[in-house]
Amino acid sequence: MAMAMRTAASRVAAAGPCGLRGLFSTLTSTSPFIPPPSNQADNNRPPPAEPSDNLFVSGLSKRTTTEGLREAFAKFGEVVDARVVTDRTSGYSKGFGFVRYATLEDAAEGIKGMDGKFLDGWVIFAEYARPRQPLPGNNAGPSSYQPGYGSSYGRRSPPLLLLLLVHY
DNA sequence: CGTGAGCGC
Repeated sequence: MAMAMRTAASRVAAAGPCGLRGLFSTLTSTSPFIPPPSNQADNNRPPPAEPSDNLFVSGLSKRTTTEGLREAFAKFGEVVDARVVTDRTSGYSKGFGFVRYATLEDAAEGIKGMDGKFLDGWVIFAEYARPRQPLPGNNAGPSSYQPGYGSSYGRRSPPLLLLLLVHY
């Protein structure tokens, strides 16, 4: 691959202190930025979730399909399931999807490999997905374990009959 | 609205 190694152009050759101005500005560090105080109600939704084998990919193009998502993320790990969320009524993509890897390390590699990268001309964002709400189906017994944000390993997916329609 | 933040059947 073309290693676009960034040359050391960011080396600032400004070694000479501009008289007393630099020293003075260092002492009187006037912060023009408003220091954000501790916000007390914004801790309800931290953007990154806990590490999981499931990834939430956003910023997808409308042209990106499930196969494209799978093919793009399969280069960094074994993709067990990939899905681009499409609207039921229109059928078009909502612009985000989910990628489930086989292991957690594959998911981490997938994030480090695809987060901030381009896919179909759009910068995508890959992060850990939050556990989906308990899917209504065969929920036998009231002992419905809510995984929450803890380590919910041993979660077996039921046999899914997936139909892949190659439509052009 | 396929208008670009977000969490899926």
